[in-house]
Amino acid sequence: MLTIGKLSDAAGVKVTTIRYYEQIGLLPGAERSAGNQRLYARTAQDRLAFIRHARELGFTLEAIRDLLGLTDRPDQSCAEVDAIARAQLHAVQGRIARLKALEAELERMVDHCAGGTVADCRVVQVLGNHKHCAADHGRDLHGVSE
Amino acid sequence: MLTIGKLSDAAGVKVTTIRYYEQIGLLPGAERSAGNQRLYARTAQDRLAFIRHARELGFTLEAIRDLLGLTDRPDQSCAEVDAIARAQLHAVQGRIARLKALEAELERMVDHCAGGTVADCRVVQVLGNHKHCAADHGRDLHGVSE
DNA sequence: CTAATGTCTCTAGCAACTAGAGGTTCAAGA
DNA sequence: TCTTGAACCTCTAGTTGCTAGAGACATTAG
Repeated sequence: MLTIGKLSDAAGVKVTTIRYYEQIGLLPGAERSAGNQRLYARTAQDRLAFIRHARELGFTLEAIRDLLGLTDRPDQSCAEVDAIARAQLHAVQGRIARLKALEAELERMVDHCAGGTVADCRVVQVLGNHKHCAADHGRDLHGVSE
Repeated sequence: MLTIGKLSDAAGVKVTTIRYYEQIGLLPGAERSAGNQRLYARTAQDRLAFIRHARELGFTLEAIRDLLGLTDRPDQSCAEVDAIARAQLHAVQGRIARLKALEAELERMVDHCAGGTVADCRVVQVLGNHKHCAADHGRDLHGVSE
């Protein structure tokens, strides 16, 4: 049995984050010691590592919740798991594409800055006037964490 | 003079967002009509377009606040403006690099999924065991909006 | 004049945590 | 055994950049 601190070290997830995951139902409530402190079995470490890794790959907690639900029924077809992963891949690819457009425009802005005064600054001009702008940005909120 | 709704349409920024920008001090408080409704001059439209465009390029509101402060003093050197833009460029490039690593790993996962049961699913295996994973992900929070 | 639309303020909510207050429990050393 | 200090507990509030809703007032078209 691990205390929450040990589990935190073992899985590389902060103590507060573990409690948060429990609170939102991503981790089951832990056993408690006589003094009300959480005690975890090794399986908790695996589950937490799974969550952490999926977070690193940019899956939302909602997607992870679904994935965990699916891994709890290992006999099922993995089509759904696959679909979630593919959706995530597409999202990542979309974000890359948009970020590359932004990168190109930022580079253009920065490269054309002659180093004069703010009034003549290319960066300010581009930001202030959309006509100076080449890219047409799509719409998307929030990138991938960690 | 524009009402907030006209300004919203003109600048492509939602009414509630305009009020939010005023609240956090990004836009100055507007004039008011006899009935207490906000009235804006054309300059507000420019400022708002500037903010919107900078947001599209991924600048944080804090960075935009700095940029706006600098554009209010147009005689100064544009070195600071340049520095902010370059920092943003670097941030975007870093995010692209990390997303590409994620993309590669997601592709590997998805490509190796044989379509069997969840128990045998490559995706689940990779997520559950960090050793099956090639990339070493850096740490970073939050991508670029819109 | 009335009805519809626009606007006002204020509060609360979203993701995915993080930080802090104020108190309890545990493990180790004297 | 006592004491110190670290780790733990719960609860609340803060972060970013908005969005949504309630309930009330203003404006405008017909």
